[in-house]
This record gives sequence, structure tokens and C-alpha cells, in this order.
Amino acid sequence: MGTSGLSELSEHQAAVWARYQRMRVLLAGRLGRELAARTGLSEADFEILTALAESPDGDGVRALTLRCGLEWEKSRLSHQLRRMEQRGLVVRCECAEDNRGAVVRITEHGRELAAEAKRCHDEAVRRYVADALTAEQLDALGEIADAVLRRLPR
Amino acid sequence: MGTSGLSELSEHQAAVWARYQRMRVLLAGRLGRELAARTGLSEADFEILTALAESPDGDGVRALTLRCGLEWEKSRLSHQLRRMEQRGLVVRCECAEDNRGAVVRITEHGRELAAEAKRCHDEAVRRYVADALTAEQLDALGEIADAVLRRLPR
DNA sequence: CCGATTTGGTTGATGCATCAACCTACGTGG
DNA sequence: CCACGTAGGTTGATGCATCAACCAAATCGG
Repeated sequence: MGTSGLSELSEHQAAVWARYQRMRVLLAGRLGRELAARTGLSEADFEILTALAESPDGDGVRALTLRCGLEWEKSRLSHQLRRMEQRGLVVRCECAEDNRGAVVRITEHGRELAAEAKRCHDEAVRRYVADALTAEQLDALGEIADAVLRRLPR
Repeated sequence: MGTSGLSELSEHQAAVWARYQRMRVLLAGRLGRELAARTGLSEADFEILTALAESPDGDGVRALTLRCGLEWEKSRLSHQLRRMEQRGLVVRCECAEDNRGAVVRITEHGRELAAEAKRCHDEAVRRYVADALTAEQLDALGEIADAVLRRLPR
């Protein structure tokens, strides 16, 4: 002690952070790659399709609702939906209640891919994470996430 | 039990995963944003500059060395270095020992920004992670990362 | 020594993420 | 009712990440 400045990390803290970063990058890369290889979907596609497929409202979800649920920026959603519409995964139509708004509907093709992707994704998460950790570690991970999230503004 | 298919996640597992994902996305976003706001560097810039500044070899690092250390793809490094060279953060020059190769040198400007960025980044990691977790949680995070990394091919 | 293969690196195309600017419709206070 | 502020969405530009194609220098097998 005595050598640590106000904002420095101890060697141990830096080492943990480095391992976390490595896990984060490699895990995300692998999950994304497997999903893309098996379904042709990106993680972004998957998030949208999952939200649409899970939505109880059979016919379409308001873009705003989607955005809030995913915590996405509006331009991000707009660009993403444009690309997905071109590939026939979703359809955008006008909104009756608010003429500014957009309603997004998942297509049959989209729904099929979403189901396939969920299987694929869950299996990968199980393989790389759930099965790799003890029950205590899994609980700890949840609590760690909560603790960090509490520190994040908003 | 009995209801779980081969690749499904239990509710608890899915909930932990969701919280992890949320932490991952929001934390990365916040760290990147703070770094960009305070130094004008992206995380990618920061990784490169850190590697170059830490390198004992005062005059330049082989691109290959950089690539292996960061585990980056070669085209990614090439594009990134091009952008950084345009901004005057690094210089690329030819390699004496291997005429195919490239040697990267950090500029004075780059070195100053790297130091500033390290302070900024360490402070943010401390604030959002190190100070948010108990000593046990910090250790647990390191072990979780190791356990997952052991499952990841290569 | 020579031809084939491998290796280090660049380039171009595409998708994803973000920022800023913009447009139109909604809502509210006068 | 109207003028103004705000909210929902789109668009364009830029940076980042990846893939595939390419090039030249190195290396290896005969």
C-alpha cells in the first residue's frame, strides 16, 4: 500500500478485470459466430426476433415498445429493422393510434428462425456458461451483475 | 425436472444470463462513452496504444506481435492502424528483418493520450466494478472467467 | 535452385452502432 | 384554434468488426 494512486487498480484487480474482458470478448464472439453459422442471424437480429416472438400481442409490436424493452436507441432500431425487412424477417406498417409510429410484425420465416435460434443459443449458453459453473458460481454471477448494475447511472 | 429439454435453460439460469448480458452491455457502453468523452479514444484505440506504450521495446512493435498479443484478426489491425495513423496516434514503417512485415511506433501525441486514457479507464473500472464488489465477489468473478475460458475452444 | 505453399499484411464490401440533422404528428398553454 | 415544444421515426455519415480476395516476401520440399 501507499503506492496506490487514487484511481489505480491493484495488480489483483487488474488481473481479474483482464480475465473478465477476455471472457467477455471471446464468449460473445463465439456465441455470435455459432448463431450466425447455424441460423444466419446476428445477435441483433436475434434480440429483435425474440422480443417479437415472445410478445403476447399476436399482431405486431409498436416500435417504441420494442425500443424500450431492448433499451436501444431509436436510430439503431430503425436501421436494424430496415435491414431485417429487406431479408424478409419482419414487416413494418403504420400505426393506427399514432400516425407517427410504426408497428413491427414478425413474418412466418422470422418466427421459424427465431425458434431455431433460441434452441441454438440456449444450448450454447448452457455449454459455455451454465455447465461450466458450479451452482454457487452461477448465483455469484447473478449477484455480481446486480451489484455492478446498481452502480450504473440509470 | 422432467420438463427440461436437452438444451433449455432453467428459469434461474436464464435470469442469471439476462442479468449478465445487461451488465455486459451497459458497462461496456458506459466505459466506452466515458473514455471517448474524456480522451477522444475508442476502446480499440486504447487497446492498441496501451500495448504499444507498455511494450519495453522503445522503438516500434511488430504488427504481428501486436496482433498476437491482442488476439486480433489481421485485417482488423490493418484497418484500425490506418485510421489511427490518419489521426497521428501511430506511425507505420517497414520492417528490416522481414520485408513483408510492418512495424508500428507510437507517436508522442499517442503516448500522452495513452497515459491519460489509462488513468481515466482505471478510475472508471474502479468506480463501476472494483468498488462495487466485495473482495469475495471479485475473486469469484476471476474464477468464473477462468472457468468459462476453459470451455472455450482455443 | 526452383516451384509450391505458407505467412504477413492490405484492400474492398458489408453489417452493426452511434451521432446529428431532419420531418411529421401529437399535445398543451394561451 | 394556433403556435410552440416535444416525441416517434428516418436518414446520412462515420467508425468499428468481419469476411473474402489479393499481393508480395519467405520458406520448404525436392
